[in-house]
Amino acid sequence: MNIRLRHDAIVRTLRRSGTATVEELASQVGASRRTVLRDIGALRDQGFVIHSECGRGGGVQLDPQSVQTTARLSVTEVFALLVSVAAMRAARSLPFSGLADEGLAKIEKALPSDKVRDLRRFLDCLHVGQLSPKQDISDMGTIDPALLPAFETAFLQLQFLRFGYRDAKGAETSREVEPQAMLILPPLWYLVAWDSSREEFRHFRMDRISRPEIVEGTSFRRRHVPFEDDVCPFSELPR
Amino acid sequence: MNIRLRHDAIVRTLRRSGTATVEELASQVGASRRTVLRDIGALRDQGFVIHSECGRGGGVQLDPQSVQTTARLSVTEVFALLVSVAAMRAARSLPFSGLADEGLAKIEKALPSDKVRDLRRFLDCLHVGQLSPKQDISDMGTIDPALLPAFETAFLQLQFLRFGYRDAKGAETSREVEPQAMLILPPLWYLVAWDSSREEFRHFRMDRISRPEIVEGTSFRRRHVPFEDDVCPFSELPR
DNA sequence: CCATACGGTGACAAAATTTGTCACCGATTG
DNA sequence: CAATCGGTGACAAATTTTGTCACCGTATGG
Repeated sequence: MNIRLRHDAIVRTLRRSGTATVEELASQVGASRRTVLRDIGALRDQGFVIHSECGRGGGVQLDPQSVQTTARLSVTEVFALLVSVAAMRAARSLPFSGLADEGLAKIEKALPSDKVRDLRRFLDCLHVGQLSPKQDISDMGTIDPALLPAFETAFLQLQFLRFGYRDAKGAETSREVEPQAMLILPPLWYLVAWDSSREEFRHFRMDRISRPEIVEGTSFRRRHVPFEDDVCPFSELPR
Repeated sequence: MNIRLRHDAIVRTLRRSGTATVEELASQVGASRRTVLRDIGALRDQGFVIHSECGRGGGVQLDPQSVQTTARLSVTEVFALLVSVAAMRAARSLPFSGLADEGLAKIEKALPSDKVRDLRRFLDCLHVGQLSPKQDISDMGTIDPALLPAFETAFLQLQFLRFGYRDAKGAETSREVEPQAMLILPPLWYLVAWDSSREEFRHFRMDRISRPEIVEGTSFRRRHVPFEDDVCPFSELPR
């Protein structure tokens, strides 16, 4: 059995039974006493608070006050998923719907396949920039929810987006672009779009965009969005 | 270098450079050509669509149309996080806020520590039941958002909750309990609460709860909620 | 006090997995 | 044709994980 699966199994067993001896856990997961003890050490390293008692009636026990559910989450993708789900929810104002299962695998089985594709496409459009450790999370910034339906459609249907854009000098222009990605560099949000007339990528501050609408009957293909670094510290973004 | 980290590195490199030869990738991640080829195979198994071309100017390339961001997500915890964030968002109606970074680790560094504790506590209160593969995700069911503020407070502050409950026969009673968990068995939502007068756990259908309010000046401790199975197939729930 | 049950640690070899090397295939390009 | 490049199989080397064993400390019941 895989080490990760075994960790999961141990946590589940502890969560279910409340307390168990190492021996019991070992036979439960099909590993040796030593291995289970090593696993418990690893889980503690990961942030699980596991109490233990020696002697008769002793055993190990998950602290019901403590983490349990959150340890071991650390991937970029999780956050992208979070933001996108949040975005979709905000756009559709369907509280609590659109979620199902204990893992994306099962989510995908349960979803109609076209919705899986939509979800994936939307995820691909979201990039989140660096956040300084001191920065409060509530500084993430927001964008006008009224903008979202048009954006969502444009991203998912791969249709051109037309909108008014007010540049740094206050001059208002009309744009028609291929929306390729959204970039979040708290507290600013950017639309990363391919300008097909200029044949290059452009970055638009979301808060300067007005009256977005999809251009009916158009369509485009996804492109490789060039990111300078892992987490996209763009050198020249509109300020 | 860890295998998982290497996979990430390969994906990042491909996403950044668009296309690369296996040799380049190998020197980039500090592994042999063979290993990188094996990794690419593994990534393909995980759902990444990776094109390749032989001959001069060839190389491998991530399909920009395809998954990229979502592969490799499959933990219970992710979903718990999703639902809870959704719940908190619905409760507070703060679209797009409250999220930050590419990993929970960084999120936690960015968050004031008391908010981390809140998030963890909330996560611990959420359990999602089995969903049949055929079930559409939109059948998840909803609960009245108006209920949420009181619930959130009760969970986070560990205060007693008082509410009116209409049982299966339609009889209305008033309850005062310790909210210990929320259980989602689509399309029904349950509150799992400790009834301290009866000294036992009770399950309340969320849609039969009315006028929830926290009982000021009270507090309780978290308990081990007994779940029969991994994903809580309760035998006797109110229907 | 003793025996027993239990968590915890170190050492070390056995087992499993991952990795590198090499040899070789097929496709593409100039 | 030669060079470049992805892809595969085989097998040994390297690394990681696991099991065994010996032993410590503590709690509990008799």
